[in-house]
Amino acid sequence: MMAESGYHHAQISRIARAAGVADGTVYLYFKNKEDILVSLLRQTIGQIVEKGREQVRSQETAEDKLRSLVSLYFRELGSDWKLAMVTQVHLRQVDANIRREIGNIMKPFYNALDDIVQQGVEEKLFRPSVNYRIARRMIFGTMDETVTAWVLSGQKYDLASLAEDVVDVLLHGLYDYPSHDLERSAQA
Amino acid sequence: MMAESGYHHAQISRIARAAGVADGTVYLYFKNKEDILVSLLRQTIGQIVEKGREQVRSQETAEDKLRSLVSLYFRELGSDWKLAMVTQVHLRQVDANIRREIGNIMKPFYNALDDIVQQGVEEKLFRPSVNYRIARRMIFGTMDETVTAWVLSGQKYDLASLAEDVVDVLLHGLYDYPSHDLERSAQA
Amino acid sequence: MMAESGYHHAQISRIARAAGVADGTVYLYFKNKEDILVSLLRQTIGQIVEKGREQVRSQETAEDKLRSLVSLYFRELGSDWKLAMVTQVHLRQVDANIRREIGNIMKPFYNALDDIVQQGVEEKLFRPSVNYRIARRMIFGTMDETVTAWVLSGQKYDLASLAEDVVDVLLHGLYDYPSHDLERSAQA
Amino acid sequence: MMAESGYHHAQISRIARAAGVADGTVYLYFKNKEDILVSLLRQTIGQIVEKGREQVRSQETAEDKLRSLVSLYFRELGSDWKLAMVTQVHLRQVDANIRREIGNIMKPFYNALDDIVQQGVEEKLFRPSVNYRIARRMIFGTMDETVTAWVLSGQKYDLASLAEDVVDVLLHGLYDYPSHDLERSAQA
DNA sequence: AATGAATGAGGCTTCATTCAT
DNA sequence: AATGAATGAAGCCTCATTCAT
Repeated sequence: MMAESGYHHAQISRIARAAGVADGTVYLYFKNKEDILVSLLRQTIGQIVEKGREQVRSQETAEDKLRSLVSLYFRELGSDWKLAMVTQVHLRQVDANIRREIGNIMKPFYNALDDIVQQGVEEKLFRPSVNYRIARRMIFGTMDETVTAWVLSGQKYDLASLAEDVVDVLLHGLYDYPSHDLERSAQA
Repeated sequence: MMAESGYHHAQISRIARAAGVADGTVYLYFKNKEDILVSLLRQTIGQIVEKGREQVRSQETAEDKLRSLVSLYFRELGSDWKLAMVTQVHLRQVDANIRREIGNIMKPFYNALDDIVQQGVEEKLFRPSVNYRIARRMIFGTMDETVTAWVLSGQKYDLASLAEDVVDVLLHGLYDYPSHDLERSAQA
Repeated sequence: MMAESGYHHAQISRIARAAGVADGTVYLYFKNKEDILVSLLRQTIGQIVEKGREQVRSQETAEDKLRSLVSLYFRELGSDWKLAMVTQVHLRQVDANIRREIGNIMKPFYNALDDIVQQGVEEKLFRPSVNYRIARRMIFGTMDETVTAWVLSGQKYDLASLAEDVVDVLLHGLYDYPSHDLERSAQA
Repeated sequence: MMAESGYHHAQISRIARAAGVADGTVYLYFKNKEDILVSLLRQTIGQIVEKGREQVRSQETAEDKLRSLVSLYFRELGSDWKLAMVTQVHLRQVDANIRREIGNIMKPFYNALDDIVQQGVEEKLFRPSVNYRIARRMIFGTMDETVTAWVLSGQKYDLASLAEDVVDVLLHGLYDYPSHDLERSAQA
């Protein structure tokens, strides 16, 4: 039996074609494949963090800041399918070395999330017992899963419009708190 | 031609060596690399779902069921680093066609999550307004991000022991609900 | 105007084809292109030096040793056109790093030449004023030029049969010494 | 696409930069890379042969003519490192077709060497039995090896100053002729 | 059933050459 | 005449897959 049909993700060729240039042209602007992906992510995350800082500054509460950041993230990726493909699909197809570098690039974004959580705790809006790292992973994991699902679905719906509901569930969790807790309070 | 050095494959060779068989032997049991990874995932998720069903059946509330499932997931992946590498790293390095297939495999797991959410809502433990799909993405996204972080960290800590805190934040969200809402209730 | 017709020296492909194997097969035995060429030269020169040592040991005078070594060199390369092509053509097409390595590989051969010259001087057969390095370069340069000319000619004649005449001119130089010097002696 | 880094060619770009012009400009004056190298060699060898003819004409004996030509060759290449790099390194990195052309270019130089040898024989200075072709290869091979060694050494010494010793060994060969032959004469 | 040497398609990258400015 | 960004053919190398043993 012959080989099924070869490879399916000619990366550089695909990226070049997506950019409307020849393969070699890519190397006028980037050192190598790693540089392409890392540069692209750095710039993307950098821009989102940058814009995020501004928008966040104009918000009072941690709640509004989170809403603002999630909304921005979904808007940015939701308006650029190719970019989303790169961050959600291509960037995952890289070796361990690059993943470490990706971790570094994401740090400012993670920090922004941590700051929001911390502020929320300080202003007594978020639970004081919350584990920052776990909270951050919930926030980012939920955003990431949402964007990936959107990308793999073929972008059949509007990503940005999900922000409100996503933030809602992140803030409230699954519990039907008020009644639940009031009941418990009542029992106490 | 005279031999001088060996040779090293990255993926199939590694998988074969891990299984203690020769490269070619793998193809007696699997159609191709995609089949290996997909079969592995199918079996893994299948087992977790299977075990999950039993454990879940022995739990009363949606809350306990969720706790049980997250705990199981972390325990299974946390005790098998190679498996976690496959699900969190190698399985992401595949093309869109396979990702669709992966989606199918994950469906029972997603369904289990959906069932739990639905039950929670029915027993008035979870908020009636919750968007099932978004809730499921929050749960799975958080679990996935947690496991990935653990894999990339080099498994420097015990994954299973995070289950409690993760479930806690999924259920309660970020809000400091009791005081927060009691205040609000008081204001009303 | 389009590119003239592409490249003309597909090296690895050519080497692989010459060896009757596929391109990838080469990499089962060699680390990379440099390793192929360097290994080949190392083995070739190594064998010649090895054989040379034996043959040289069975010769009394420096003159006979030189004759023996040149003869061996021409016989070895003259009987293997592909090998000669590699040493005289392909091995020159490499970057500075490899050339340094080539220098190291050739050292035993150069040393053998130096030893012969030194012995010749000691047994008062060769001129005491001879500069070893220059003598060695004359010997090797002449051999090299002879082999290269043979390779580029398309091996239209027998290389080995030139050894006698080449050694003769190396030993005697261009001068018609006896008459020349006898005249000079006479004049003195 | 946003620029970020420059780009570096190895050969044509290097040549162009060395000439102080842009890459494309080179193609206004030369047909292609082969044409550049061949033209450069043609001009270089042409000049050396030209100058050589003059200098040679002012010399009486074949011996002085050889000395003059070797000296000129070493002076020309020894005073222009880039040129020597081209003749000793870059020009060897070309395919068989070009090497034939290079052979044609070198012909006048080889002829000049042949003429000197022939004259030497005629004036009974050089041995009548000398094989012209082999003698020429010895002369050129020794010169070439000397220049190459100088180039690869990083030009750590003065090439021109080696001419005297090189010619000396070419003329006298390795034998300690006078004593050697006088002995032999005496024995006769 | 098992092996592993051999294969070759296709990935990344370089660089001689072109062409719009 | 000159430029240099863009091109794309072809180089090196990897690795999923095959097949003779």
